[in-house]
Amino acid sequence: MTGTGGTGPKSPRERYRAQVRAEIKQHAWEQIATAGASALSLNAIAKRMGVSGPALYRYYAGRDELITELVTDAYRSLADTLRPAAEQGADLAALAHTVRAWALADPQRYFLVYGTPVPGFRAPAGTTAVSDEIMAMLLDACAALPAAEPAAPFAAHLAERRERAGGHPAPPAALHRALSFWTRVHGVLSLELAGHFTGMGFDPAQLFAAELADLLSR
Amino acid sequence: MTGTGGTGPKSPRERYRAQVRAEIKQHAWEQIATAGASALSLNAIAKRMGVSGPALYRYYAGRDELITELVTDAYRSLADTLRPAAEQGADLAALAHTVRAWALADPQRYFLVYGTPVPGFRAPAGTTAVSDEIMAMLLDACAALPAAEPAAPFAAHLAERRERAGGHPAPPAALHRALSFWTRVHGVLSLELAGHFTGMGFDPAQLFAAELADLLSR
DNA sequence: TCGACGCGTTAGAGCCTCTAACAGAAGCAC
DNA sequence: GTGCTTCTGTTAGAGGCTCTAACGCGTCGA
Repeated sequence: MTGTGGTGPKSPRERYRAQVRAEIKQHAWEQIATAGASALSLNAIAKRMGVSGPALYRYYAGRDELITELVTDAYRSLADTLRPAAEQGADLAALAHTVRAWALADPQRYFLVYGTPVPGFRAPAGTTAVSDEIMAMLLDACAALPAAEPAAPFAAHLAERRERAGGHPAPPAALHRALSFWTRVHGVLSLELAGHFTGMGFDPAQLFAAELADLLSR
Repeated sequence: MTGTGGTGPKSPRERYRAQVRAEIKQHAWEQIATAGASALSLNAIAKRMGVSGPALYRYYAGRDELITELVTDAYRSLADTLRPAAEQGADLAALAHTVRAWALADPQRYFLVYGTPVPGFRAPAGTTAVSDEIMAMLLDACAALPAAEPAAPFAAHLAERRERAGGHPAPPAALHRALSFWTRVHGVLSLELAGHFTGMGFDPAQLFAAELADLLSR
């Protein structure tokens, strides 16, 4: 699942600690997948692990820290899923289907990243780097396209603001395309995963494919 | 806010009861707007109303019933906001801006309808009628367009499935357009309200306008 | 006027998060 | 190997939440 990071475990205590933290997270994922993030309970996890409640506070400072780590893990998981495809020069269609497969594999993980935000609490610090990497992969795929777009008003707006904001090394037209791709993929996926298409008598995959085809035909 | 329904209050007790229920809901909306739906607490509302905890259980069977009513109210609020515009024959652009204004006025209300679903718990019974009305307004606006689309694969898919599913009285092309409109508007709005565009150095309103223009140019 | 109903109260069970104080085991230096 | 230190898990408990039960009391309606 998670690739071995740069920091290798050294002492046996750190080894054990990392293992217990991973076990806690695994139980947390199971709990989230079945009951949603709002129902996540450290106490319930402890009970399932055959350990008594406050023991988990040795490994996570609190419920918020655990959820925060789950969010960043979910973000990283998406980037890790996209990276191999992007490195092999996948086009936007392949990227779209990769995102969709990732979302369908665990809807609550998707919503952990792109779902309802809690007003106070956002952007777990390590997130922006991963977000930037995802955006960079999208931009690469967009820059590889013909891009015969005449200067649209939004592209002009992007060009105007680009100097002020953090540097995107892509032309405004590619950035526009990447943003449109992102919002449209999210639009279909979010409504599909939330069940807003159930009972409407069509296949969400077909709508997704149609949106993608329309997006690519521009 | 909520139009006077068909059932007028009769006895003074029912009058009082309806008033207290409305007051509870108002406090609930304030609490949700500032802390999100997951932080909604009947106890906190009671404290704010200067009343003791379990008193509120005379008016709502529990937290779930209150939230369910808030969800249906939010749904109805969107339909009520859209209806005047739709009745005056507003086009898709006007509808889109109406939806956006409604969403920006209270993001948490938007997420109550279109945000992260709780796995077990969905579709509060009176919701499908409101959802159908919203879809009908969209379909009317879409049917009024030129619609010179040649039979796309997704429209064919819709035509094929249409007989089996509940009757949509609109041609497949219009339904396709309505679905695309819905998903694209939601895609931009959801990401904007969740704050995924902050720090990217562009105006979300411009992206929304660009998406809308692209959608209408089809 | 008087009965019945509805309202708000407190008490309490059971869940949760999280802190504090304590006992035991494992690692590490010597 | 011995002993110190550090980390681990334990129980106790405070304070919050949802929700039920049992109890006075006021008000509505006949």
